[in-house]
Amino acid sequence: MPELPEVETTRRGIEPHVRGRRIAKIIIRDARLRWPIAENLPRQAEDRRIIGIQRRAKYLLFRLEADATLILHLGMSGSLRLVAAQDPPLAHAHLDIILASGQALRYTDPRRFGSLHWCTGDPAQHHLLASLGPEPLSSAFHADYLYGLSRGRRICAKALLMDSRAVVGIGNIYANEALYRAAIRPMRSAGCIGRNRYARLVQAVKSVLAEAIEAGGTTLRDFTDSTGQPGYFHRRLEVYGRGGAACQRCAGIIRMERLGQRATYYCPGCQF
DNA sequence: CGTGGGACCTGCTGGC
DNA sequence: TGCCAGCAGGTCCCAC
Repeated sequence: MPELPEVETTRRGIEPHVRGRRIAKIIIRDARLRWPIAENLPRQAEDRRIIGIQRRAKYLLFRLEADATLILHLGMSGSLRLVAAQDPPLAHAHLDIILASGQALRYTDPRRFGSLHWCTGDPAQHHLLASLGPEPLSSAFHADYLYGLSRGRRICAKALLMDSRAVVGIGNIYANEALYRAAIRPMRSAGCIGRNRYARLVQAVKSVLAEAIEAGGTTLRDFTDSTGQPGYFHRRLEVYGRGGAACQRCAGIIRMERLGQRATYYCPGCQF
């Protein structure tokens, strides 16, 4: 479900309610996420104060006092909501982080592709985070970086954008949208795209993600922020989910093809 | 090494 | 109306 803008929307919604609060209790109703939640994780985290929440790629990092971090990934269908601790849990509410304030962060994830890890020391060294590429909205993600990385590569431009070692946070929706904005065909070989076009692509990635964060993310079926509100960026999607519809820029018809099992949308008229 | 495909899991949709 | 195949916002891991 969530790409970078949805994770960032969640982070921003939750942080003011969580920062400085103490974790009173962690309730695990179902530990069977992508990796089983460690049995002693609740005991390790309980009674620690939350210093703040950071985001790295699509991971939420709950920084705790005494140099510890809870690392949470929302997978495909995960969401995090602020609830009253006594609210009865609905289906798939696998996990509650109960705060001393009486509120709880409730993690719900039907497909169970998400994960929760305990980490001491520098979370950047954690095995899930250690080999991640730069943040797309940071200055480290720039035209020369992506251009250099792509030399000699045969993979599709879209696959490169979605490779977390190249750049993080870009999933299927925003990869499609950014390539459309940059007028690059998703299936074009990364190695035969010139520097100027990478400059345009980098700019497109940054603008799409920034606008999506501004809009509170994209709600296709069920994404909501931490208070249950949907995001509004789906209204501004130009190609994703629009197969057979008219391109807004030219007379072309948006086409859908599968690229590495993922639905890929592009305009054959203006992407080359 | 780079690349593509399968795997994990549940729920919803659309076609018959 | 009911059933079932196919598809879904992620990403790790394993062959080639």
